[in-house]
Amino acid sequence: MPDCPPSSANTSRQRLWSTLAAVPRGYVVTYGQLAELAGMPRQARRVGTLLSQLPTTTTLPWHRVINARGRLSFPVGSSAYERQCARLQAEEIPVIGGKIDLKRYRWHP
DNA sequence: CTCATGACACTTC
DNA sequence: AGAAGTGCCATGA
Repeated sequence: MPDCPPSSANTSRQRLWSTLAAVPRGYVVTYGQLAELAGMPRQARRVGTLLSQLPTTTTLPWHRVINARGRLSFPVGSSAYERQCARLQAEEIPVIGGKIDLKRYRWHP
């Protein structure tokens, strides 16, 4: 019996999803911050990798995750960039000059 | 096991 | 302010 599955990878993924789901509308978090909140400090890159595996049909607020510089981690002009940008502005998060004011919009749990 | 990759972060120049 | 180099760490070939 499969008792406790040794793959904690699944667990950390779940934690990431629930943590992400907790990010309130109108606010954003950075990859590193989200990683830490999800209990996997210094694994910002992993967060990005996991988000990239998210199905396009997800209801999770993936667009509220931006990098530590306050910018979207997609090449400017790409469709992904445009989608995220639109979603953010739809929740009144201004994206000025391609960047977001973390001072004002970063989520503080 | 080693090497390359990636929706990142941090320090320095 | 922006670019470049370095560090981190799980994953998959």
